[in-house]
Amino acid sequence: MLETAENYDASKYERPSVTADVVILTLREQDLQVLLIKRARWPYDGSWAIPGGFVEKDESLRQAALRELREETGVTDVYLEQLYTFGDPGRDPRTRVITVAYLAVTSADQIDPRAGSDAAEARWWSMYALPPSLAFDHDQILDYALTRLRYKLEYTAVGFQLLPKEFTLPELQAAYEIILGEMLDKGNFRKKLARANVVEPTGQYRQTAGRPAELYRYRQDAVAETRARRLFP
Amino acid sequence: MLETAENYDASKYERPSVTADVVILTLREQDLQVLLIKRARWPYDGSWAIPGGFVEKDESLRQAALRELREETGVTDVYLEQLYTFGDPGRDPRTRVITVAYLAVTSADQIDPRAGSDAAEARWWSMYALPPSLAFDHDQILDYALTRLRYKLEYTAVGFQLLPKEFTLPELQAAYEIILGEMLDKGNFRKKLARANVVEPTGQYRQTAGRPAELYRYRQDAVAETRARRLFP
DNA sequence: CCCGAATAGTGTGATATGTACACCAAGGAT
DNA sequence: ATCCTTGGTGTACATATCACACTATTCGGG
Repeated sequence: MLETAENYDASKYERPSVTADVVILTLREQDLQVLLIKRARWPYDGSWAIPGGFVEKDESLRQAALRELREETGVTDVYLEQLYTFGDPGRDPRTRVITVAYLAVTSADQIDPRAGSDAAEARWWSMYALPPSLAFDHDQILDYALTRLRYKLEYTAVGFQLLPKEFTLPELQAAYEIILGEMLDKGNFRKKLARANVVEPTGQYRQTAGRPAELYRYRQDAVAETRARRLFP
Repeated sequence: MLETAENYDASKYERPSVTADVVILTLREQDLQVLLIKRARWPYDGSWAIPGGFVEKDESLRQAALRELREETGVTDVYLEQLYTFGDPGRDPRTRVITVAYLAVTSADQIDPRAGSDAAEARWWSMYALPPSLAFDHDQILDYALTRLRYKLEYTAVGFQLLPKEFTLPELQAAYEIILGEMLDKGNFRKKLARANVVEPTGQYRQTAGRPAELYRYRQDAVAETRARRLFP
């Protein structure tokens, strides 16, 4: 019998469960922080985990991620990209579960964390001081997310998603230093920024303990991404 | 009742079918080519598609990809990385199918294409002259693969996976030009290569229609990847 | 007023990298 | 010998990176 949409038997092949998990990163308290939820139910009840949930029948993977994001933060208008898909056979004690991990990047003033239906509570954690034992393989997912963000800093304007609409250059530099985990030379940072032509001054200043700092904003006409000019590692 | 491994009901949530598809890229006939199979059965019977298959119960996604790779090429010892996961609801007429796409990069002298159990035939196609209508959303997957390969050329040594163990510098340059789809200056190319310190001369030469060309090989102690020194796009 | 502290902002020199173009080297054929 | 084909090298200019030094602006205290 020829297969058609009417008589196709999907159970002929293994069908795992599929979740979309969202690593939500932001800058808060001079720190790069991720939103984690405390799981309320087995498996890993009481453990901290990346928010996520099963992909529904008629939604794309991205839509699933956005749904989870809205459930955990109340917003969806943030930078979101697919990270990686984790699918080792034993990663979830319930059954075979494949997780499509996403990375959301946002500024702290944009979101209001709340615990979704499957979580006891939600909390911000420093990416540099995570809970001792995360659920599932979520430590690997977080590691992957940080690596991806650092990598993306080099070529794209993603870093600006972590900042409010207006920021000073020392604030921008501090953000980069926090994410990269290293100190940057102020003069060189400013020079690279000027050369990139992705920010413009607002004309306003912010009071500081010393000299007032000029406020900048991300340029709407800035290039979002660039290509390198190298050919080898 | 508390959930445990014994009484967990996986059917509580939607369970899509999951496939691992492998984009196998190589350099043949002065061309960047991809191995495609002609589908033997519905859906898209008679259409060319990326080799792939359903992920089995006790294998990881990577193992599934390697199994498919071995089935289509006879080898598994090639460069393989996960590309992206495609999961739009209507992408497969059979049922809900999520595809974890992988990229395999290999030299042409390493593999022997054969049609797996679900294909009428296997054939190399130029990435620059693909069949008019590919199955599923495989045109998008191929597009993604080419973009990834080009991107990886800049920072990693992946390009060398496409070449035989020994190669001349004009051959290496031609490979880069084919992949990038642009001409490169020979002197500048050689200078960048020398600076990268990733190849070493073998001491042997290859006869050409003109001056003999020195043979090189990829250095085993070469760095596999590098970080840029940029901070903005 | 001056000074020091705190913070913001700028300049210089050495080195590395990118780009375009010109030229030299080594073989084969005539 | 010359010409063609292919391989290999050098130069000048522009741009980018890095380390370090220095200037600018506010505030508070003596």
